[in-house]
Amino acid sequence: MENKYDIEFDVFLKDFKKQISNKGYKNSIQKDYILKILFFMEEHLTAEEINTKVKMEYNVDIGIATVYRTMKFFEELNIVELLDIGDGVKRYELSIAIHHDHLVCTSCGKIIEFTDDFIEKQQIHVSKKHNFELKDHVMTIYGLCEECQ
Amino acid sequence: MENKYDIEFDVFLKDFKKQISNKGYKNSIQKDYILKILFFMEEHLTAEEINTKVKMEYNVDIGIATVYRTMKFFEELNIVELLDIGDGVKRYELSIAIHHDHLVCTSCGKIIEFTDDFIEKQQIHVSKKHNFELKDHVMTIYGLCEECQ
DNA sequence: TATTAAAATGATACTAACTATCATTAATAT
DNA sequence: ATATTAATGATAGTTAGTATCATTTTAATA
Repeated sequence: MENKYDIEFDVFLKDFKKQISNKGYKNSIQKDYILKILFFMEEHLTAEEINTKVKMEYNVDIGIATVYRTMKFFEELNIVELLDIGDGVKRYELSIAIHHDHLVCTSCGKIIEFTDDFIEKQQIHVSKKHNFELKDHVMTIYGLCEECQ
Repeated sequence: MENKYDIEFDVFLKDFKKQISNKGYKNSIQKDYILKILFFMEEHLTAEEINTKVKMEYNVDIGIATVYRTMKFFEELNIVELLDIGDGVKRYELSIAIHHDHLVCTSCGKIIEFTDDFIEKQQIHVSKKHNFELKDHVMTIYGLCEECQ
Protein backbone atom coordinates (compact mmCIF):
# COMPACT_ATOMS: atom_id res chain seq x y z
CA MET A 1 0.00 0.00 0.00
CA GLU A 2 1.21 3.48 -0.82
CA ASN A 3 1.02 6.54 1.34
CA LYS A 4 1.86 10.19 1.18
CA TYR A 5 4.10 10.28 4.24
CA ASP A 6 7.76 9.44 4.47
CA ILE A 7 7.34 6.83 7.19
CA GLU A 8 6.04 3.30 7.34
CA PHE A 9 2.69 2.67 8.88
CA ASP A 10 3.92 0.17 11.45
CA VAL A 11 6.54 2.64 12.68
CA PHE A 12 3.87 5.29 12.94
CA LEU A 13 1.42 2.93 14.65
CA LYS A 14 3.97 1.72 17.17
CA ASP A 15 4.88 5.26 18.10
CA PHE A 16 1.23 6.18 18.35
CA LYS A 17 0.42 3.23 20.61
CA LYS A 18 3.23 4.21 22.92
CA GLN A 19 1.87 7.74 23.03
CA ILE A 20 -1.54 6.45 24.12
CA SER A 21 -0.10 4.14 26.77
CA ASN A 22 2.21 6.79 28.19
CA LYS A 23 -0.75 9.04 28.78
CA GLY A 24 -2.66 6.33 30.63
CA TYR A 25 -5.14 5.46 27.92
CA LYS A 26 -5.77 2.08 26.37
CA ASN A 27 -5.25 0.99 22.82
CA SER A 28 -7.84 -0.85 20.78
CA ILE A 29 -8.27 -2.37 17.35
CA GLN A 30 -10.86 0.33 16.62
CA LYS A 31 -8.26 3.05 17.10
CA ASP A 32 -5.85 1.11 14.88
CA TYR A 33 -8.37 0.86 12.04
CA ILE A 34 -9.23 4.53 12.23
CA LEU A 35 -5.57 5.48 12.10
CA LYS A 36 -4.96 3.13 9.22
CA ILE A 37 -7.69 4.80 7.20
CA LEU A 38 -6.33 8.25 8.01
CA PHE A 39 -2.84 7.15 7.10
CA PHE A 40 -3.52 5.42 3.80
CA MET A 41 -6.69 7.04 2.50
CA GLU A 42 -7.35 10.60 1.50
CA GLU A 43 -7.45 13.06 4.33
CA HIS A 44 -10.15 15.56 5.26
CA LEU A 45 -12.53 12.79 6.23
CA THR A 46 -15.67 13.22 8.32
CA ALA A 47 -16.50 10.79 11.15
CA GLU A 48 -19.20 9.21 8.99
CA GLU A 49 -16.77 8.80 6.09
CA ILE A 50 -14.17 7.19 8.33
CA ASN A 51 -16.79 4.75 9.60
CA THR A 52 -17.86 3.83 6.07
CA LYS A 53 -14.30 3.42 4.84
CA VAL A 54 -13.32 1.16 7.76
CA LYS A 55 -16.35 -0.98 6.93
CA MET A 56 -15.54 -1.09 3.21
CA GLU A 57 -11.79 -1.56 3.40
CA TYR A 58 -11.47 -3.90 6.36
CA ASN A 59 -14.99 -5.23 6.75
CA VAL A 60 -15.03 -4.07 10.36
CA ASP A 61 -18.02 -2.33 11.84
CA ILE A 62 -16.99 0.28 14.37
CA GLY A 63 -19.91 1.92 16.11
CA ILE A 64 -20.38 5.49 14.95
CA ALA A 65 -20.27 6.67 18.58
CA THR A 66 -16.79 5.20 18.87
CA VAL A 67 -15.66 7.01 15.74
CA TYR A 68 -16.92 10.36 17.01
CA ARG A 69 -15.47 9.67 20.44
CA THR A 70 -12.13 8.60 19.03
CA MET A 71 -11.81 11.62 16.74
CA LYS A 72 -12.44 13.92 19.68
CA PHE A 73 -9.85 11.97 21.65
CA PHE A 74 -7.33 12.14 18.80
CA GLU A 75 -7.93 15.86 18.47
CA GLU A 76 -7.24 16.45 22.17
CA LEU A 77 -4.02 14.44 21.92
CA ASN A 78 -3.04 16.38 18.77
CA ILE A 79 -2.95 13.18 16.77
CA VAL A 80 -5.35 14.70 14.25
CA GLU A 81 -6.20 18.22 13.24
CA LEU A 82 -9.71 19.50 12.79
CA LEU A 83 -10.66 21.09 9.50
CA ASP A 84 -13.84 23.17 9.49
CA ILE A 85 -14.81 24.34 6.02
CA GLY A 86 -18.03 25.87 7.31
CA ASP A 87 -20.54 23.31 6.10
CA GLY A 88 -21.44 22.10 9.56
CA VAL A 89 -19.43 18.88 9.41
CA LYS A 90 -16.07 18.28 11.04
CA ARG A 91 -13.27 16.84 8.97
CA TYR A 92 -9.99 15.43 10.26
CA GLU A 93 -6.47 14.89 9.03
CA LEU A 94 -3.37 13.42 10.65
CA SER A 95 -1.16 15.96 12.38
CA ILE A 96 2.02 14.40 11.03
CA ALA A 97 1.46 16.47 7.91
CA ILE A 98 2.99 19.93 8.22
CA HIS A 99 0.67 22.80 8.89
CA HIS A 100 -1.17 24.01 5.85
CA ASP A 101 -4.19 26.09 5.00
CA HIS A 102 -6.96 25.39 2.52
CA LEU A 103 -8.55 26.58 -0.68
CA VAL A 104 -12.16 25.38 -0.80
CA CYS A 105 -14.13 25.35 -4.04
CA THR A 106 -17.65 26.55 -3.26
CA SER A 107 -18.96 24.82 -6.36
CA CYS A 108 -17.59 21.27 -6.30
CA GLY A 109 -16.29 21.10 -2.73
CA LYS A 110 -12.71 20.31 -3.70
CA ILE A 111 -10.14 21.09 -1.03
CA ILE A 112 -6.64 22.16 -2.04
CA GLU A 113 -3.92 22.50 0.55
CA PHE A 114 -1.37 25.25 0.58
CA THR A 115 1.34 26.64 2.78
CA ASP A 116 2.55 30.16 2.61
CA ASP A 117 5.50 31.19 4.72
CA PHE A 118 4.55 34.81 4.46
CA ILE A 119 1.11 34.25 5.90
CA GLU A 120 2.57 32.03 8.62
CA LYS A 121 4.96 34.78 9.67
CA GLN A 122 2.43 37.54 9.37
CA GLN A 123 -0.01 35.89 11.77
CA ILE A 124 2.72 35.72 14.40
CA HIS A 125 3.22 39.43 13.86
CA VAL A 126 -0.53 40.15 14.15
CA SER A 127 -0.75 38.13 17.38
CA LYS A 128 2.12 40.03 18.93
CA LYS A 129 0.59 43.35 17.99
CA HIS A 130 -2.55 42.45 19.93
CA ASN A 131 -0.69 40.86 22.86
CA PHE A 132 -2.16 37.52 21.94
CA GLU A 133 -0.47 34.25 22.79
CA LEU A 134 -0.79 32.41 19.51
CA LYS A 135 -1.89 28.78 19.73
CA ASP A 136 -3.21 27.97 16.31
CA HIS A 137 -4.67 29.54 13.23
CA VAL A 138 -6.98 28.73 10.39
CA MET A 139 -6.96 30.31 6.98
CA THR A 140 -9.45 29.23 4.39
CA ILE A 141 -9.87 30.78 0.99
CA TYR A 142 -13.24 30.22 -0.67
CA GLY A 143 -13.65 30.49 -4.41
CA LEU A 144 -13.93 28.57 -7.65
CA CYS A 145 -11.37 26.02 -8.74
CA GLU A 146 -10.05 25.97 -12.29
CA GLU A 147 -12.67 23.48 -13.53
CA CYS A 148 -15.63 25.24 -11.92
CA GLN A 149 -14.90 28.76 -13.15
CA MET B 1 -27.88 56.26 20.51
CA GLU B 2 -24.29 55.84 19.48
CA ASN B 3 -22.96 53.55 16.84
CA LYS B 4 -19.62 52.52 15.41
CA TYR B 5 -20.39 53.36 11.80
CA ASP B 6 -20.10 56.71 10.09
CA ILE B 7 -23.68 56.79 8.88
CA GLU B 8 -27.04 57.41 10.51
CA PHE B 9 -29.30 54.48 11.10
CA ASP B 10 -32.25 55.92 9.17
CA VAL B 11 -30.06 56.48 6.11
CA PHE B 12 -28.82 52.93 6.38
CA LEU B 13 -32.32 51.54 6.94
CA LYS B 14 -33.78 53.44 4.00
CA ASP B 15 -31.07 52.17 1.69
CA PHE B 16 -31.54 48.68 2.99
CA LYS B 17 -35.32 48.73 2.47
CA LYS B 18 -34.81 49.85 -1.09
CA GLN B 19 -32.37 46.98 -1.62
CA ILE B 20 -34.99 44.48 -0.43
CA SER B 21 -37.74 45.97 -2.58
CA ASN B 22 -35.60 46.12 -5.69
CA LYS B 23 -34.91 42.42 -5.40
CA GLY B 24 -38.61 41.60 -5.16
CA TYR B 25 -38.74 40.85 -1.44
CA LYS B 26 -40.92 42.43 1.17
CA ASN B 27 -39.90 44.51 4.13
CA SER B 28 -41.17 43.89 7.64
CA ILE B 29 -40.87 45.33 11.11
CA GLN B 30 -39.07 42.12 12.14
CA LYS B 31 -36.29 42.79 9.64
CA ASP B 32 -36.08 46.39 10.87
CA TYR B 33 -35.66 45.33 14.48
CA ILE B 34 -33.00 42.77 13.62
CA LEU B 35 -31.07 45.37 11.64
CA LYS B 36 -31.40 47.89 14.42
CA ILE B 37 -29.85 45.45 16.88
CA LEU B 38 -27.03 44.65 14.48
CA PHE B 39 -26.44 48.34 13.87
CA PHE B 40 -26.44 49.62 17.43
CA MET B 41 -25.41 46.63 19.54
CA GLU B 42 -22.20 44.68 19.56
CA GLU B 43 -21.60 42.53 16.53
CA HIS B 44 -20.81 38.82 16.33
CA LEU B 45 -24.27 37.94 17.57
CA THR B 46 -25.88 34.53 17.27
CA ALA B 47 -29.50 34.12 16.13
CA GLU B 48 -30.54 33.34 19.70
CA GLU B 49 -28.72 36.43 20.99
CA ILE B 50 -30.38 38.64 18.41
CA ASN B 51 -33.77 37.28 19.39
CA THR B 52 -33.11 37.93 23.09
CA LYS B 53 -31.80 41.44 22.47
CA VAL B 54 -34.78 42.42 20.33
CA LYS B 55 -37.03 41.23 23.17
CA MET B 56 -35.06 43.10 25.82
CA GLU B 57 -34.43 46.35 23.98
CA TYR B 58 -37.70 46.82 22.13
CA ASN B 59 -40.03 44.44 23.96
CA VAL B 60 -40.85 42.74 20.68
CA ASP B 61 -41.04 38.98 20.39
CA ILE B 62 -39.84 37.80 17.00
CA GLY B 63 -40.21 34.09 16.50
CA ILE B 64 -36.87 32.33 16.56
CA ALA B 65 -37.64 30.75 13.18
CA THR B 66 -37.94 34.22 11.70
CA VAL B 67 -34.59 35.24 13.14
CA TYR B 68 -32.85 32.19 11.69
CA ARG B 69 -34.67 32.65 8.38
CA THR B 70 -33.84 36.34 8.24
CA MET B 71 -30.16 35.85 9.01
CA LYS B 72 -29.91 33.33 6.20
CA PHE B 73 -31.72 35.78 3.94
CA PHE B 74 -29.42 38.64 4.96
CA GLU B 75 -26.40 36.46 4.37
CA GLU B 76 -27.52 35.59 0.85
CA LEU B 77 -28.06 39.27 0.11
CA ASN B 78 -24.65 40.11 1.58
CA ILE B 79 -26.25 42.36 4.17
CA VAL B 80 -24.50 40.42 6.92
CA GLU B 81 -21.38 38.34 7.07
CA LEU B 82 -21.14 35.00 8.76
CA LEU B 83 -18.51 34.46 11.42
CA ASP B 84 -17.73 30.87 12.32
CA ILE B 85 -15.36 30.56 15.27
CA GLY B 86 -15.70 26.79 15.32
CA ASP B 87 -17.97 26.34 18.32
CA GLY B 88 -20.91 25.12 16.28
CA VAL B 89 -22.88 28.37 16.45
CA LYS B 90 -23.18 30.91 13.68
CA ARG B 91 -22.49 34.55 14.44
CA TYR B 92 -23.32 37.50 12.23
CA GLU B 93 -22.12 41.03 11.66
CA LEU B 94 -23.18 43.77 9.29
CA SER B 95 -21.29 43.82 6.01
CA ILE B 96 -20.95 47.61 6.04
CA ALA B 97 -17.90 47.11 8.20
CA ILE B 98 -14.78 46.58 6.11
CA HIS B 99 -13.44 43.10 5.83
CA HIS B 100 -11.51 41.96 8.84
CA ASP B 101 -10.24 38.75 10.38
CA HIS B 102 -10.45 37.58 13.97
CA LEU B 103 -8.38 36.70 16.98
CA VAL B 104 -10.36 34.35 19.21
CA CYS B 105 -9.39 33.73 22.83
CA THR B 106 -9.82 30.03 23.53
CA SER B 107 -10.12 30.73 27.24
CA CYS B 108 -12.67 33.53 27.62
CA GLY B 109 -14.15 33.57 24.10
CA LYS B 110 -13.27 37.19 23.43
CA ILE B 111 -13.18 38.13 19.74
CA ILE B 112 -10.79 40.81 18.52
CA GLU B 113 -10.97 42.07 14.97
CA PHE B 114 -7.96 42.86 12.86
CA THR B 115 -7.09 43.73 9.30
CA ASP B 116 -3.76 43.10 7.77
CA ASP B 117 -3.02 44.38 4.30
CA PHE B 118 -0.20 41.93 3.78
CA ILE B 119 -2.41 38.96 4.53
CA GLU B 120 -5.13 40.39 2.28
CA LYS B 121 -2.68 40.73 -0.60
CA GLN B 122 -1.02 37.41 0.01
CA GLN B 123 -4.26 35.45 -0.24
CA ILE B 124 -4.87 36.97 -3.66
CA HIS B 125 -1.40 35.79 -4.61
CA VAL B 126 -2.05 32.27 -3.26
CA SER B 127 -5.34 32.05 -5.15
CA LYS B 128 -3.70 33.05 -8.41
CA LYS B 129 -0.94 30.50 -7.92
CA HIS B 130 -3.56 27.74 -7.70
CA ASN B 131 -5.73 29.11 -10.52
CA PHE B 132 -8.46 29.77 -8.02
CA GLU B 133 -11.06 32.46 -8.51
CA LEU B 134 -11.09 34.09 -5.08
CA LYS B 135 -14.51 34.84 -3.61
CA ASP B 136 -13.91 35.19 0.08
CA HIS B 137 -11.55 34.18 2.81
CA VAL B 138 -11.52 33.54 6.50
CA MET B 139 -8.56 33.85 8.79
CA THR B 140 -8.91 33.13 12.46
CA ILE B 141 -6.11 33.09 14.96
CA TYR B 142 -6.75 31.12 18.13
CA GLY B 143 -4.84 31.81 21.31
CA LEU B 144 -4.93 33.50 24.68
CA CYS B 145 -5.75 37.16 25.12
CA GLU B 146 -3.69 39.36 27.40
CA GLU B 147 -5.89 38.76 30.45
CA CYS B 148 -6.08 35.00 30.02
CA GLN B 149 -2.39 34.28 29.59
C1' DT C 1 -1.30 -17.19 33.92
C1' DA C 2 -5.19 -15.42 36.66
C1' DT C 3 -7.04 -11.47 38.77
C1' DT C 4 -8.58 -7.00 38.79
C1' DA C 5 -9.24 -2.11 38.05
C1' DA C 6 -10.06 1.05 34.75
C1' DA C 7 -10.80 2.45 30.26
C1' DA C 8 -13.14 1.49 25.66
C1' DT C 9 -16.89 -0.03 23.12
C1' DG C 10 -21.51 0.05 21.02
C1' DA C 11 -26.41 0.47 21.20
C1' DT C 12 -29.30 3.95 21.90
C1' DA C 13 -31.27 8.02 24.05
C1' DC C 14 -30.60 12.74 24.03
C1' DT C 15 -29.23 17.60 22.74
C1' DA C 16 -28.57 21.76 20.15
C1' DA C 17 -28.72 24.35 16.22
C1' DC C 18 -30.78 24.92 12.78
C1' DT C 19 -34.45 23.95 8.65
C1' DA C 20 -39.02 22.70 6.62
C1' DT C 21 -43.93 22.92 6.73
C1' DC C 22 -48.07 25.26 6.62
C1' DA C 23 -51.91 27.98 8.07
C1' DT C 24 -52.32 32.80 8.92
C1' DT C 25 -50.91 37.56 8.40
C1' DA C 26 -48.88 41.53 6.24
C1' DA C 27 -46.92 44.06 2.45
C1' DT C 28 -46.80 45.87 -2.20
C1' DA C 29 -48.56 46.30 -7.00
C1' DT C 30 -52.47 47.33 -9.77
C1' DA D 1 -59.96 48.20 -2.49
C1' DT D 2 -58.33 44.00 -4.18
C1' DA D 3 -55.30 40.52 -5.43
C1' DT D 4 -51.06 38.51 -5.27
C1' DT D 5 -47.33 37.01 -3.14
C1' DA D 6 -43.94 37.02 0.34
C1' DA D 7 -43.23 36.94 5.51
C1' DT D 8 -44.35 35.36 9.88
C1' DG D 9 -44.64 32.17 13.80
C1' DA D 10 -45.81 27.87 15.88
C1' DT D 11 -44.15 23.60 15.68
C1' DA D 12 -42.43 19.35 13.67
C1' DG D 13 -38.39 17.48 11.62
C1' DT D 14 -33.41 16.93 10.70
C1' DT D 15 -28.62 16.30 11.48
C1' DA D 16 -24.23 16.20 13.62
C1' DG D 17 -22.55 15.25 17.54
C1' DT D 18 -22.71 13.98 22.84
C1' DA D 19 -24.14 11.40 27.07
C1' DT D 20 -25.48 7.22 29.28
C1' DC D 21 -24.72 2.74 30.71
C1' DA D 22 -24.36 -2.19 30.53
C1' DT D 23 -20.87 -5.08 28.60
C1' DT D 24 -16.32 -6.03 26.85
C1' DT D 25 -11.46 -5.34 26.43
C1' DT D 26 -7.07 -3.87 27.89
C1' DA D 27 -3.06 -3.95 30.59
C1' DA D 28 -0.97 -3.77 35.08
C1' DT D 29 0.19 -6.76 38.79
C1' DA D 30 -0.36 -10.66 41.85
